[in-house]
Amino acid sequence: MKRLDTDFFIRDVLEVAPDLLGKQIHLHNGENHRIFRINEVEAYRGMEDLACHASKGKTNRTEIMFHRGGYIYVYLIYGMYWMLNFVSGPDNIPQAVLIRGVEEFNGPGKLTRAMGIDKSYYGEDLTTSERIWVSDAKPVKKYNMGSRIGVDYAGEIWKNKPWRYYY
DNA sequence: AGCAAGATCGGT
DNA sequence: CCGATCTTGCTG
Repeated sequence: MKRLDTDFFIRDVLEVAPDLLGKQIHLHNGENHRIFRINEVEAYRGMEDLACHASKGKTNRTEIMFHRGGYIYVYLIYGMYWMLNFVSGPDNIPQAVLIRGVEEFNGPGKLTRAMGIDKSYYGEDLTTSERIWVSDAKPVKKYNMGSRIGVDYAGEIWKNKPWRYYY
């Protein structure tokens, strides 16, 4: 169970996102060690992608997306739900993969609640962290693609990109 | 300082 | 379809 390293995450988000399907998120909190297999993700790609938070430029919240892949981007939505994202791509190309589902829980807000993900994970480095990382696994050959959920505000071009991957 | 919007979810 | 709930970023 090899930990995914920076070489995995610094690739383009359209490669990283589907490659994350089937990979396992490890959570190590004290004596508890839990593992969740990713089964649904979405890609958010650069400043031109109007669905991507980074399209509004670099702010306190989006700053982490401008780093090289491997960091965690966490934010609160609707005052209630933490969204878990993995930064991808090289420095200064803001990209992230939203973790939408794992086998035990469907829905990005439900899985973070179950996993105990909150603001304290913002900026955590998946390639070195002691409490969260992702391990390699056989690629999922057959998966589905579709438009991203909840991004109607992004306009026709971007809301219709088939950048949601699931199996 | 005030305000509008939001990568959701669960209940009508 | 609608409300909950609160941080963020923009405007003044």
